Amino acid sequence: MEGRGHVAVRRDVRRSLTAAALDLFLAQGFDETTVDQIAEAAGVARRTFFRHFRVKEDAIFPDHDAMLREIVAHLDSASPLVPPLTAVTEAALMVVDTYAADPETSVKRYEVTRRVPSLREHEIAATSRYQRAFAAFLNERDGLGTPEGLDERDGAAGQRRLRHEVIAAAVVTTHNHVLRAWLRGGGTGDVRAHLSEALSGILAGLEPWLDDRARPGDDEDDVLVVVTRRGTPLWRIAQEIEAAR
Amino acid sequence: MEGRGHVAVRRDVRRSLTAAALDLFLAQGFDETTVDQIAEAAGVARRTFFRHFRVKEDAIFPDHDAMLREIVAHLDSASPLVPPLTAVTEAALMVVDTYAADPETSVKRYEVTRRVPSLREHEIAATSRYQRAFAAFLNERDGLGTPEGLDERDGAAGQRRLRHEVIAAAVVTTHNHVLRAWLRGGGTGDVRAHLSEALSGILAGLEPWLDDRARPGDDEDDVLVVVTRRGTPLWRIAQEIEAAR
DNA sequence: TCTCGGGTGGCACTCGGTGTCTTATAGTGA
DNA sequence: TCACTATAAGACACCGAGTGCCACCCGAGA
Repeated sequence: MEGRGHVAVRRDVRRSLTAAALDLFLAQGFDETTVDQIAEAAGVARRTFFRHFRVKEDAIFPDHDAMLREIVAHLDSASPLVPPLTAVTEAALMVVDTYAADPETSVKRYEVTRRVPSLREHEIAATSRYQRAFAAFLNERDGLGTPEGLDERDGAAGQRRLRHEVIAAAVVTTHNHVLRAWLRGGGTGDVRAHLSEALSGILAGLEPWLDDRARPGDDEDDVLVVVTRRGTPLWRIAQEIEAAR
Repeated sequence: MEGRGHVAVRRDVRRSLTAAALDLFLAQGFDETTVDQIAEAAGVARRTFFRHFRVKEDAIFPDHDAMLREIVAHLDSASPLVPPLTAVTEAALMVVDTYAADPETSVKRYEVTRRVPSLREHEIAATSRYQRAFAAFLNERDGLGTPEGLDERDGAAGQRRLRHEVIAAAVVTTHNHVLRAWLRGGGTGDVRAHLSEALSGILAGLEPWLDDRARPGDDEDDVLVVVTRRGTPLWRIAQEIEAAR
């Protein structure tokens, strides 16, 4: 057991710092809370804070670095038999699971993050790294190496890369959407199930999109008949008419 | 003429600060460059730098705040006759146009941004604001108000919102993809055309998916039939339809 | 000439973040 | 039980980003 005690203590320090930071941020705001106060509340020295967190913002977030490494490891070790979108879905579920593991903290964190621009940016940056990892994985699975040969501007490979990036963005967007809804709801209910359902809905719709298809044509006549429902937005009717003539 | 001289000078100061910052960042790195050095190179006081830019990172970016305001204004003032995805496409083209307006600076900025995490995060945060604006616009166009009635978890409206967010993410992702390729290529060629083409490719595939299903109030059989002649101006048809419901 | 207002310079101050040295503590081998 | 070592933590000094405040300059009127 390689230093079990050490690690345990380290974890405790980190957790008490996180708890102290979260409470202080909630009570008196992010900018109004100094690192000194957090350290004091956690009973450690100021310098120790920065041994556990790179920047002040990191204090209240889950360990995105570690999570990202896990995600990448999961994707890299995924069997070539499992469809790429399934692997990515599993990865997204892994992420949401860490939030679900401690709903109360997650909700508190959400409350703070919602109000502090600096924290929002930090979170956005974190999720964008997941998105990057997903896109890279999809490219790899499609036989497109990461190097991205400097000038494939309009090539078919570029098109596929773009679509993979869009898929990755869709997955991350869906994850964030479901997660935010869960957090707004106070962290009650099965996020994992919700995300699983939402993702399969989105990806099932997107999968056929990977194969192009054309639009249906219409008969032509001198008179144009448009049948639509009341409540249909004008622009849609306009579009239909434009397409028909 | 409300202080023309003042504004002109102010613009000049800002531009010279940007130029100085970009050159210094390229020459000796972002972290290794102090605001003092930038200010000195631009021939102004350190304090003046922070009158033009909120943070050091802002110095080399285009004015995203102003651009975002323009985008929102464009979307808000878009005719109800133009399809939402077209309006969003136009907005994305507006953004890429500002980069295309000064390719050399854009490429330099890209070189720096690529290497400095702090700058990357800043840029990601900026683009995410565009994404937000796009999604909000699509929701509005679909009759979904911004308030987001606290618990629509699984409702059809929630599904619509999610899809709009995915579309917005797809647009921004495509924008970034095309822009990055252009920047990597040294800023040569017609980005606007590339983006326009890429977006129409992506959105043409995504549009049927967006309209697919999960449409609230879909089973109303309140049908509207419009009969008209080909060549009738759209606005007249629109008028007729509006009057009929 | 006086005044008013916006842009600027100068200055002091707080605080986030880092480098570095020292200290405490837990595990290891004799 | 006693050093020995590695790792975490404390103490301290330092840099630089960002802010508040006051004084200054200068063009536009009254």
